[in-house]
Amino acid sequence: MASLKDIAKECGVSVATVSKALNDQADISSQTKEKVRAAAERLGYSPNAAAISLKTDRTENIGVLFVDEARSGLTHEFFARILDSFKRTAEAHGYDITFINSSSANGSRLARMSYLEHARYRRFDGVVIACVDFTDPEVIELIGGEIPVVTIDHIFNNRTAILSDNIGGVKDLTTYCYNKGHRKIAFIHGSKSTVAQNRLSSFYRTAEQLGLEVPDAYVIPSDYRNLEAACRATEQLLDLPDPPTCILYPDDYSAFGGIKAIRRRGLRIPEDISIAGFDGTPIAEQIDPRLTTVAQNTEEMGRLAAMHLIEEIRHPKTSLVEVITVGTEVSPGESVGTCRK
Amino acid sequence: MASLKDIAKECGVSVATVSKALNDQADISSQTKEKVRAAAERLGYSPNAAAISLKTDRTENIGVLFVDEARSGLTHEFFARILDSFKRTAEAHGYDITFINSSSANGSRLARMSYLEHARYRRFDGVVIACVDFTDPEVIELIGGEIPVVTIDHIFNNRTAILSDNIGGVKDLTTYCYNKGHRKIAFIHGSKSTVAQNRLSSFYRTAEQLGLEVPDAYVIPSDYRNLEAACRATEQLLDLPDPPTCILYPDDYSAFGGIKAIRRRGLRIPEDISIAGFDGTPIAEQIDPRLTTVAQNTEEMGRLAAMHLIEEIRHPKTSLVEVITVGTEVSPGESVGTCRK
DNA sequence: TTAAGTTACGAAAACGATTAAGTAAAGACA
DNA sequence: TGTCTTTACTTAATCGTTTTCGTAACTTAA
Repeated sequence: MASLKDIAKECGVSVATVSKALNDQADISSQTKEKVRAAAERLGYSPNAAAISLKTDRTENIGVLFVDEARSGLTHEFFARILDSFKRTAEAHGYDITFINSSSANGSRLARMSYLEHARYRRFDGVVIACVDFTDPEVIELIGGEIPVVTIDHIFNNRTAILSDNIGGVKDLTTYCYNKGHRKIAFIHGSKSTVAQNRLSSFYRTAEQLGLEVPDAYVIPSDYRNLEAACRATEQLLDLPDPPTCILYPDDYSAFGGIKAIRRRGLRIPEDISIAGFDGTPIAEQIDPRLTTVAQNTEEMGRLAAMHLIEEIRHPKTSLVEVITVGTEVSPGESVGTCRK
Repeated sequence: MASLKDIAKECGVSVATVSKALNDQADISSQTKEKVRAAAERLGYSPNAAAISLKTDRTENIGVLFVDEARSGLTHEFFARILDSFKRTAEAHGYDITFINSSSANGSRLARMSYLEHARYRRFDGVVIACVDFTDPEVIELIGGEIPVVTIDHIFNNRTAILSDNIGGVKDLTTYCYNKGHRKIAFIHGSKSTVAQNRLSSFYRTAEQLGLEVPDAYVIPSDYRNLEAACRATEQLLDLPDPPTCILYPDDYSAFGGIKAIRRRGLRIPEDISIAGFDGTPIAEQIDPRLTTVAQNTEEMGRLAAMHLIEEIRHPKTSLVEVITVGTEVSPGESVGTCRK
């Protein structure tokens, strides 16, 4: 592939002149610029990102760490949507996106590199982290490294974080159900993560504020995106002597499990029992009945994550470490009905 | 960040020795290797991918082109699953994954680069293409370039392609419905792409082989993943004087649109009418009734794409241009019932 | 003892760019 | 006329590696 040297030879000028001409610098005459550009075109010149980044110490490349359990996280609808938005924003600002991984590829260079080592090896200008186990030592090492980092849905010491307003979301949803007349609201929740903790706390707090009683049997730990578990939890709730009139699920996907369990009993939604999800996935609007859920603004989350990361990359001196909350909104749907009991 | 030079200084040896020591070459004594490795560790040395690739002319990086209409393709469940599998395979073999884009970021280096220019700029060792408009001149330029390419779900001149067996899938599905007693089968299909063409042809051919009559009114062009369109097409079919007993949809997502339209009329699935999707998305197994569909082996498609691309990268002389078909399988579900009419 | 072979390292070029500093030529000005 | 600017380049160093070709020092074999 043609290099600056080839163009220089072709035009009878120095490599420096070619470089400056192609970068449209002021101290090159327009005739020379034209001549150089023509030669570059003719020879099929392509700049070499490796050479440029070696010289400039910038790669214009952002590392992405998205790891679902045993998977890459791409098949996780919620995070895929955030990543999609992140990617579009980053690209609009001239950054490429490369995945970080700590594969133990045998023999290869990447073998046995930790996340941080990998990020350093590629000299990423910045890194975005989401959907990972934040207690993983490798993740902690990466966050503690010298590379600009933005985390999504998790707050870490001294790092900018983009959070969905889970607390407000649960509060609004619970209140919404309350206003529909429900007094027996059950809460099936994810576990382990901070997000799950916050949602649970918000549920309890809101219930308290509304003067709702929440029997322990109404609160069941489950998992995100685990349809089977949601199904079982739902059955458990329906079997109670005093079953709830409304069930809140950890996410829309889990709500499908609930629908399954409920229909199996011959109960109707929302006439006999109400349910609500969380996330606002497109499919939630399309099922019958339309799922009542909390829409998370994934578009905005991805965009803000990218904007803040780029800000930190470009202006490390003046950029602030911030915790940014992105608002959520109750999407009414039809699965929560008026309760008259 | 520490470089080989720093280690060399620290150890009192030459840069060449350090390089060879870290690469575990034969002509360095084990004492020296140990000394060098210790110093590297102490100084926090990290190899520089840019310098290595500049020197070796390999980046160990694969470009990915996945562009959905106006989006990046990440939110496209089917392709996300393929990409996920591709990524895991590539990483296991020491390759990183970077997205290709032709953003018109203002002012940045990537501004106004075509896909091929972008791929050259990053010096990708290879490229995988899926989910794009294959008539796009930029895509054609990329495929015609000098970089190893594997395409997914599309055959292009002289390039290895990984295809799902759409023809066999439609044939098997149609036959499955026929065996359930259905003689009036409607086919709502995607348009424009070769995949859509092949599926349609396969439907007609299979119908002919089975001796089925297919009125023109039973075949309705729609779009992939367009719930609204599927909904309308379904209503159109139900309004026919002689409506079908079974409707095949372009994908699982579209089938949701069908379910909606059918339920709105108070009809039951599969008692009153049967439906089937295509793809085999996880959600299809979870809805009620479980959707009859054609499962595409996304895991295998991604894996094969990666394996073949890597083979072509590593052994350009001996690698063959192949068209590889990945088998599909009818996933019975419950949405196609026995037809007694 | 000497020639040949082995071991362990170093020197230097090269990859493809950027950029600070230097310089020749032309024009401006007193 | 001589000096000062400006213009339009060139020189050369540098980024962090890899890799070829030397070359000492030591070993082995005859």
